[in-house]
Amino acid sequence: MANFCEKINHVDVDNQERSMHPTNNRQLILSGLKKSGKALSAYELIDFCKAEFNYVLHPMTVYRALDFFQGKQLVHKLNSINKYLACDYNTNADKHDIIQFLICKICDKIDEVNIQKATLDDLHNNVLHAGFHFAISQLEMTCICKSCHEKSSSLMRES
Amino acid sequence: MANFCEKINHVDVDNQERSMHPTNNRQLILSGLKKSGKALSAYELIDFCKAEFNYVLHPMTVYRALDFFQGKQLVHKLNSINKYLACDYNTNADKHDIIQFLICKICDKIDEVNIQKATLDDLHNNVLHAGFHFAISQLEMTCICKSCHEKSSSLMRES
DNA sequence: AAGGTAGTGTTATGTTATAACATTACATTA
DNA sequence: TAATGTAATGTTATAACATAACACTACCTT
Repeated sequence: MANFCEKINHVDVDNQERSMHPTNNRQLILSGLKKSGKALSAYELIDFCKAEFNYVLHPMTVYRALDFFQGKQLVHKLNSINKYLACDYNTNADKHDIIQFLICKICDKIDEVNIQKATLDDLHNNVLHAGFHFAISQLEMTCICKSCHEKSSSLMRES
Repeated sequence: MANFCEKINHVDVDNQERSMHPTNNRQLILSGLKKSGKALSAYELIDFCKAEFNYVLHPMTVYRALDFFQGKQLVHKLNSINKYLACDYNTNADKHDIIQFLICKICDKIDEVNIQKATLDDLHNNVLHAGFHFAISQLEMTCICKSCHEKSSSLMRES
């Protein structure tokens, strides 16, 4: 395979990503996911990278890179919608916290919020009480975002 | 298609299910899911019904029945593992409550617990605060059940 | 240079889910 | 009872999501 750095030199990649250099696929994949600004399925990410960087990725390549970044906590998988999200890793200081993901069921807009310690403790106690052990790093909640909610309300008024 | 009631007369189906009669497929599918005693994927349910009732179901048929029962709150979809669970509808008095599903990531054992009102309110406030609206009926938490936890601990001691 | 490890390429296939359209079953009422 | 409407089902095909398996390459270590 030709070194595709020639092909993506024009892409503005920040220094942090550049420093991970040798693995070009990974860099491209993470850049793409970040650049999309939203949660994408692996196949949507392939389409995005094709459109954005004119570079064709195989599914295996993408899944491998996504796994890698999930291990590094730079990507989250949203299980409930089978999509992946580049983690804004500066906003969540404590890696041991559980993030509450709000996922708009209409447009897939995502918001991340922190869960209060007391709330988390309550949930955790429920788990322990049932004889289970915590093995979770995120809580996904299906919601409707403000703009989709407004759209659907106005549709209802029209009809 | 022959009326397969002849074929499943031997299956003990409770009166409640019998009363939904005319839709034989649905009855069979819900019975199968209940009888399995666990969360199954649509295709696992097909396999189960083949083994248990010697009756072959097509994927479409199963997905349609599962949708139907989800609408009736008799089946829950566990999005994080893409499996379906027959709802033990007597245990959860208030349909407006959100159920906390504990899902063993090793063996897929499921436990359902109720969330305390205060905890739920906290989560809900987070959602409102972010400008989203609740559209969720369940919270899925990836856990490790007691027995799988013990197995993995003993494996670690051995090595 | 030999050997190890991590990463990639490639093909194939497994798994989960839905689209689309034809057909059937059955209740309603003309 | 025939016509009609509707809900359910059958059937084929395909979309969408994900991994297995194995060969090969790149690069580091000694």
